[in-house]
Amino acid sequence: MPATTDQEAALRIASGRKPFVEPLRLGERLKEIRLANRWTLDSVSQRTGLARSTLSKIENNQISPTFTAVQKLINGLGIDLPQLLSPPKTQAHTLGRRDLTRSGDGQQHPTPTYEHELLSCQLAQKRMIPFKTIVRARDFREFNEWVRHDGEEFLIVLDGCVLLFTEFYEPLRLEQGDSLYFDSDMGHALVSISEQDATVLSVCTSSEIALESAAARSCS
Amino acid sequence: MPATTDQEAALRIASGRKPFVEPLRLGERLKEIRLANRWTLDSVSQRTGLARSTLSKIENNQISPTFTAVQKLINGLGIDLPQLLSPPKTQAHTLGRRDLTRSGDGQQHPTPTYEHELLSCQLAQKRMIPFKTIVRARDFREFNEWVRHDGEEFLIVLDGCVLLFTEFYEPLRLEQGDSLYFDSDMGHALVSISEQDATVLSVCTSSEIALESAAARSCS
DNA sequence: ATGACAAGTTCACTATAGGAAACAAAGTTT
DNA sequence: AAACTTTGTTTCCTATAGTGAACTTGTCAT
Repeated sequence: MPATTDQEAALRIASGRKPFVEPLRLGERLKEIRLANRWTLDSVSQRTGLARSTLSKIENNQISPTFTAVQKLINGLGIDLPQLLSPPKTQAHTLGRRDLTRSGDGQQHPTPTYEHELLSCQLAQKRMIPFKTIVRARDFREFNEWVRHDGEEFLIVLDGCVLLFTEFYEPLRLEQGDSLYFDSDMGHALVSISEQDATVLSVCTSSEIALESAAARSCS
Repeated sequence: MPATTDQEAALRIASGRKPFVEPLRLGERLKEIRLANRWTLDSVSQRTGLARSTLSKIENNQISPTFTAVQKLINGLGIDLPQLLSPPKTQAHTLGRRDLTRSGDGQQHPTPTYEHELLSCQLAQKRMIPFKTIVRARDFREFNEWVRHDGEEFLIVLDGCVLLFTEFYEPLRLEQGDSLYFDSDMGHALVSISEQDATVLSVCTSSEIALESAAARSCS
């Protein structure tokens, strides 16, 4: 069905437009993802709210889904659009790296209010920086400066209860198991509101700056 | 039609509530691009082959374009999809995103042997994919296939005790608090060796098939 | 003002995407 | 092997996306 007409092509040529990108084979890719997960059309239907028949037709390129349908797909399946559009992948078998950090064996960076423990620091060239932070119990009035660094950050409370401040939003009260994903160039700060220290696990994207700002205040 | 305001969106994000979709504001973004280039609806119509009226309705969120229409836009205007989907840049750069997931409120993806809970899945375009996995107690002889996906993975045991197999190395016994960073295109697999289920938090670098492969091996 | 033009919106209609149910094919159970 | 289940396809209908034409609005020229 999705066949670009000669008229369109003529228009494009006449207007000096650049050659068009190859039509994205949405159907094949969707089917690939579905099969890789051992999902049935029915289960995908339940997850996405789209009818089984609709999914079948999309997979077989019999219809072109509306954008809302695409949204339902990416939301329901928990995938990304780039992922949905990327062509089938061939696996490259390289010798992988791995870096074990036993509990408590990370690199310690104590500061007055935080206690950072850098994890997996044997490995250079990582795309993520994981670290544990112990937030000492304190009066939250002490908080006076935003932490801010390039990239994105994921954070989950392992123990205790914290108040998480971020720019532009109200503070959040996070308890054990609660997690937050945010743009870390947005100012943020943690305060423990339990009587004891709280422990938080964070993972930042991207190298230096993340490490620098997150652990930085360590060295005085 | 469905015209959610920025304010509403901010409120929804701030409140952290929400079992459903973050609507991508395609219309605003398209209009923004068009105006930035001093294009008229007519010229865009010629470039893309879409009717002037159709473009108007898309810009005003009166219809949800089909995927073929989106492709015509991308091709005709010489832009790429991420560009089209990036939020209207009015405040987007100053206002950071954040996505709260309360404990247990992630997107559940149960399988026979694992129980995946996708965290922070309201946020598209992330560079990391965080998820919790409950590894059901079982005989590890059942493990017979590697999980393998592009990118890097960080993993920490929240509860219980697991045996982690990776290609090229010996298996590792990981207990609560132990963590591992590894190249995830290297085959890996988890087996619980505690009497109870074990809980593991993983963070994958984005893009590829993080969920797909992570959830894949479910059925043997 | 008023006509002329240009840019955008709305209308009326056609094409097609989405959904319910019937169908087909293959696997299970009895 | 017949009855049933499960998974994917096809059919038919309705909801809606896409189109050309009519309509509206704004700007400019005279």
